[in-house]
Amino acid sequence: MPELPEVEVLVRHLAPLLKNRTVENVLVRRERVIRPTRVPQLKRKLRGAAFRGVSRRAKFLVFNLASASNGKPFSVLGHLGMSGRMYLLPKSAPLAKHAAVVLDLGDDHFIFEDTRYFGRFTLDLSPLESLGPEPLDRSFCSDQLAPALAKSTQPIKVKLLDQQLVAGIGNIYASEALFRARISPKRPARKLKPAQVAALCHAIREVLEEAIRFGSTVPLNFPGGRRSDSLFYYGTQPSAENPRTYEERLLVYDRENHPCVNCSTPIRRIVHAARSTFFCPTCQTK
DNA sequence: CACCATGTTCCTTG
DNA sequence: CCAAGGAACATGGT
Repeated sequence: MPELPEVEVLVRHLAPLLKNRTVENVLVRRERVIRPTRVPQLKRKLRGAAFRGVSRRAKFLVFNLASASNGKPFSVLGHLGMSGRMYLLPKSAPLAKHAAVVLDLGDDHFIFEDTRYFGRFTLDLSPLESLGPEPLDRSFCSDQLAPALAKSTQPIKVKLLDQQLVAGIGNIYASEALFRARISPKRPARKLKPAQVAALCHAIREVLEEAIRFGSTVPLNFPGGRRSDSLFYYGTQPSAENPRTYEERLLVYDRENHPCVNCSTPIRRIVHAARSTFFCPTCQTK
């Protein structure tokens, strides 16, 4: 599920559902997802605590709660990893096979399910410290990227995945943003011209905003065990006002050999740092 | 069986 | 100290 737009859509979905709900109990079925927090510590902190809000930073979900003992605020940091999902279900529903953490909210369970267990649900907030700028902030512009790019010899596609450069872009939207900015993914970061850096910033913002806009039009109540056949858990059902599925909105990602929407040249796939990159060799020239 | 997968961190090498 | 590359993490789909 997990790049910035998917997390943003999930946060907007969860926030009203969790607000003012009290955690009655905590079940940790996979200790690795709460690390370095330990089970007793998490239970002590969460039992009786009430959700006050949910926000997002990069690909992280930040759950804000008020402690049961003294009402003091504290946060839990969530991350979906590669395969994480978070949702509420009535307590009567059977638990998914890979439900890693389950919060008893009274009538419902809040479930963090994660098949591959790369995700997190932890009291350790330190991963937030090293993140770069939020690409959707008003202040985000090429002034913030240019100095860092000027120092890097890495291909721009690889550099875009660096969460210290910009926080929240993943493998899908890196390819999509470069296509929209007509920049070759292979181009060394320091070789981008100022106009290209500006175009890239614009493309990043557009591609992320569009993904949020389309994702947010679709309901998000997905219990575990389904939809394993699609990239995302929303936007995959065509509707009257949105006849294209979400995946079809991706112009290059996972479209090797499909014709480019601009020029019909077959989209190519290359591998950078062990990850797939998709681009149009005609539109995205060096 | 082989290969691929939306992410992050750790280790090694230069 | 830093940049860069690759493996590791764990499971499932094709």
